[in-house]
Amino acid sequence: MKVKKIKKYHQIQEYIKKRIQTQRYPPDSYLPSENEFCVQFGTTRTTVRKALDELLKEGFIEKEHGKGSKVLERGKYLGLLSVKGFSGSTDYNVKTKVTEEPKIVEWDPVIVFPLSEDEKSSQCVYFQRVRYIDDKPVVLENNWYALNALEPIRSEEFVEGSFFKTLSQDYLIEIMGAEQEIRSVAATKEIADKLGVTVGVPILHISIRFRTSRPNLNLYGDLYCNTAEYPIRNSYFL
Amino acid sequence: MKVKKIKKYHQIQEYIKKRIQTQRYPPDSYLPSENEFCVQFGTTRTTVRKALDELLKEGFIEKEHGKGSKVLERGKYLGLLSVKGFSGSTDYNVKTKVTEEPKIVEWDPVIVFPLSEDEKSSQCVYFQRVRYIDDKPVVLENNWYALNALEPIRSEEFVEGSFFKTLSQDYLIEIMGAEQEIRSVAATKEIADKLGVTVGVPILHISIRFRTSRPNLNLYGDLYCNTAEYPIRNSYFL
DNA sequence: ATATTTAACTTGTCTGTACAAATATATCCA
DNA sequence: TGGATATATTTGTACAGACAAGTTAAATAT
Repeated sequence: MKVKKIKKYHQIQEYIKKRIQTQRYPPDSYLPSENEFCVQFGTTRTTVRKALDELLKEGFIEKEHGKGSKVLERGKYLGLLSVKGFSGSTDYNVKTKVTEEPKIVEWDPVIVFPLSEDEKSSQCVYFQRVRYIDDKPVVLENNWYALNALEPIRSEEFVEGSFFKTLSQDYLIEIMGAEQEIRSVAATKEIADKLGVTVGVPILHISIRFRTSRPNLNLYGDLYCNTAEYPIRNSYFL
Repeated sequence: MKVKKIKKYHQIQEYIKKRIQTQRYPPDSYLPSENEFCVQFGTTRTTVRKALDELLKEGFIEKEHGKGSKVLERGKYLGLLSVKGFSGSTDYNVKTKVTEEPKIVEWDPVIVFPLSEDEKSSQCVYFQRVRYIDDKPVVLENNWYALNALEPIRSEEFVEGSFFKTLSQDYLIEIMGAEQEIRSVAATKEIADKLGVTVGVPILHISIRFRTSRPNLNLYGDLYCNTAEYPIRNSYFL
């Protein structure tokens, strides 16, 4: 019989994370001080700091020497195509239009990643969005996930129009990682129409599988980006 | 008068890092145990563990419960286009050919990132490489860096043919982070020739600025990838 | 009223200790 | 010889306390 050892720092970590996700510690606010957490959980600073360290690595907070730990806007920023890159950009006027409402369909063979048995045996939820920058369509995004892992979510329920924010705040599901495949392709008729370009122009094609904190739930994405005017940018630090 | 406080854990961290870079702790070997480091540096496990934690975050080691800390192959793996993705790939037969030997030239205007005053006032070192997979050219790569920050390095001196490995092992320079810009473009005549494709096919164009541990040294890259057969893959975990 | 100093509070570094959990090795028994 | 068992080693978690260093706000002096 395997008994899962409960780690104190992990409990504290999850407690704080949940309160951030549910906005009880809202973005830009400061968490209670380390000493306050010590009293609250009846532990020492070593353990509280370990928990905060984990949240730091996960991108939920940042620390300011002498001031405190500040809650960051989103749970995390992702590698290449940060979700934030679209929904959270302030430089440009970004809008998102849902062009296909979430609906139950069969799996699409364009998904390049192998599906698990669990996923194959389930139907899937599909929806399509187009991202506009300054009222010009720039990204066409298809998304899928297994119906047996997560109910369909109506686009009107999206928190601030963002699917990922909805997952985090309403379902407490976090993105744990992702795999991507990137290609350069020529625009097909459908893509050309939706992005307002001519057939054949070079388009950036990105296939993504997001891993989530819910064990059975993967999110699959298929993105077509017109990079002529707005290249995809990202940066990372080690 | 500002006195820089020497942090013990940072000293230990740099000591171990240097020995990894110079192969005195070779890849796949195990570091001395935490207790041995305690004796060596006259400190406690808390401090030694802090140092190892930093090296873990930097990607130099991995820890194995009950066994020890193992030295990893490369200092770090990078975001999108890991350098490792080319030099360290085992699935395919990857070869690199230097098509333009490192030479001193003026800065090329194709670099999309703004240069610092220091860099602008200096000449720069340029070289070009082509990556082959199974004897087919797949990636054309241009590189630049400021001459006043780093001497020209002859391609024959590259450690295992890798420029980045040379930086790490011979110059103790590490990549600290990078910014990238990605576009989909049509192949020009020059690119088409070098990659053995026809003019106009979609090509992945990536501009990179690498930040290094040497304050004045940035490495600039301009890559053209034929993704028709080999898409760019990457994954990340949070 | 303004500038300076002080005090209180925060996070950062470090010491020292103890036990748990995972791994590897040696020992003993069948 | 083979398999279980004990033992030593190594990393993981946690406790308790001390002082350093950065920030903020109150108290003080000019």
